[in-house]
Amino acid sequence: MQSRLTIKDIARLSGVGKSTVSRVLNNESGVSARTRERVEAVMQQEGFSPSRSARAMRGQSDKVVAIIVTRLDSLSENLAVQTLLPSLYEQGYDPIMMESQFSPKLVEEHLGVLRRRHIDGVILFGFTGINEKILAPWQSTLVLMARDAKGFASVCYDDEGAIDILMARLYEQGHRQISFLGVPHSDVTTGFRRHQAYLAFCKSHALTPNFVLPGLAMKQGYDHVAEVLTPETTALLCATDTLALGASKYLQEQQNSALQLASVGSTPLMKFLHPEIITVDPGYAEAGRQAARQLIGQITQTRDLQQIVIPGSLQ
Amino acid sequence: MQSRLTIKDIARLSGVGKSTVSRVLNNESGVSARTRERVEAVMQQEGFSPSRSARAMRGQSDKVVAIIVTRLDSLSENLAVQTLLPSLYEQGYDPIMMESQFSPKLVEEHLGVLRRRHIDGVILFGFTGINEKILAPWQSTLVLMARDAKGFASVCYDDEGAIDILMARLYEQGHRQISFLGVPHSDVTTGFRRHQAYLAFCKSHALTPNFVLPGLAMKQGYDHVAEVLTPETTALLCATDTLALGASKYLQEQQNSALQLASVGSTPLMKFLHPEIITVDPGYAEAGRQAARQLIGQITQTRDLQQIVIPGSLQ
DNA sequence: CTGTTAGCGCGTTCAA
DNA sequence: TTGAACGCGCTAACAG
Repeated sequence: MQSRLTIKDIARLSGVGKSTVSRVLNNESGVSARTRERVEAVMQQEGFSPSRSARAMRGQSDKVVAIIVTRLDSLSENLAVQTLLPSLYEQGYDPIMMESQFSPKLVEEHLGVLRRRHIDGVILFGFTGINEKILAPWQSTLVLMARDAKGFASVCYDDEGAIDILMARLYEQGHRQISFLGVPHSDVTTGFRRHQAYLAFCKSHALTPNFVLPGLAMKQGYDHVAEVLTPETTALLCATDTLALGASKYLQEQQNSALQLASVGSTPLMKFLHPEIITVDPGYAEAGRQAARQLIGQITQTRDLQQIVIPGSLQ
Repeated sequence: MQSRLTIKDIARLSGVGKSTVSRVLNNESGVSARTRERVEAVMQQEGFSPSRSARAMRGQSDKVVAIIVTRLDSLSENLAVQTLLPSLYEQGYDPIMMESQFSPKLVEEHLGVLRRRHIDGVILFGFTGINEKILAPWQSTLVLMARDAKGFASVCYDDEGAIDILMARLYEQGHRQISFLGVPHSDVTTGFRRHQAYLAFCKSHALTPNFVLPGLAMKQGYDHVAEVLTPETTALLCATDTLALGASKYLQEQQNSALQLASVGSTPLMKFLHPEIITVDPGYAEAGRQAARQLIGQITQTRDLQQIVIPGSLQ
């Protein structure tokens, strides 16, 4: 480009020394108001912006963080990232994006790239199968999303709370035969915790549980929903909106519109295609905000590792 | 972090001068095989990786590019980005992501940030309303996606071709009353071009056009599809998969399953929810690859501005 | 072929 | 309050 001005140029143009310009740049004290003003005017006028690489070299941080999502087209992660990005930019951090595709191996490769790149921090959307040993070197500069792990900062959704809210709502509407479509326990949060919460509610309200845990994919919801439908079933709770979408498709095909559906995850697509489904927003937006805050806090050493849980809300 | 080794250290450890290390690092000629091996061994062993900021300062490029998508949850853009990212990483470029939300103002702000950041290049997913004057400073380091503009490199989809393929298919299936659900002409590619191609096909095959151009949103497809349905209509062509999704929902609600739908855009979601819809894949993946190639080519001065058109393919 | 020297743009002493 | 000098890690120009 042409942006070849340096602090030296600014110094010359405003008739001061380079260090004074540096001081103004960093809002350091010890510069007379008059001088400061003059320098700032010149900088403004020349459209000066300091070289990132040069500052990075002197200091340590080049203010770049990475966001590793499982999939770019994950509806829920998108909602979190959507607030994450502005939050990071606000603080002068540039987020670079990577996709893990649910592959621990890819995560490892990505982290390798990031290490060589001397990145400042990582926000990692968790999934089943990640080896925590790989994450160990990042303990102090990593925020885990949608998952928690000992010794790591994390931002999680309130899995139990979300299920509770939905079950309570269904119960309140009079439903007593509520089936559950979920995810295997190998997935601790979306799988195990949500299922447990379902079972707990059933137990405390004397309901008979009826569930199946096929997996995360839409097609799995479609393929397996029939297994939990009895003639008495009046409601179906889905662990994720993706599963709900799959189940809905099946029910539509079966002309079954009597069943009340409910699911965790309140994405725009969901709300448009199936407004009749009762949903809980796990707080994706808030999760993004918190994650940014947490990560930057860690990087700047002003915040210790926290395990944050975002409360969900009925939509 | 701990990765505090510098080329000086490597030089000392392998008993050579720093410039030799530098030469090895950059694969420059003029280093004896033996020396090179020795240095490489030490680097390997110590897990050395050069400081990006330092190299960036010496050279010019810090090998960071930006990708500005309209929305993180755009299904089509996601598919392009999904191949874009690996292509960029492969060449050692780090992509930072931004979201324009279809707001020209936001694009302008983002470009401002990027200018101050001395970014190497930008991949911008185009939309209606972007002021080309704002883009002017980026002419040589910008690749426009899904849109073309004089003096800018671009990667476009073959709008006319895609519509042609779909229309030909429908025609071949015997359909003679084909309605069109599209986007206003203010959108040059998705709007104007696709509509024109529809009209052209109708004309050349003596079909009576019947269309409405509400917009890009799913809800607009839902709300306006009824306007182009006559008792004689046997097929409906949608300019985008999003519109098709909206239209499908309406048709489902009306219990109308006789109508054959077709649309541009073959996203996984679409294929799952409505496999019965005939689709053309505009070549999102290929577009991502090409865009990366084009941008890096421009940055490294080995490629001049090109307007690339990706051919679509019936799915 | 290889080591030495001189900066790149900036922050950080240290005198003035 | 300010400026001059030094060095960050690296590449480039110049010796040897």
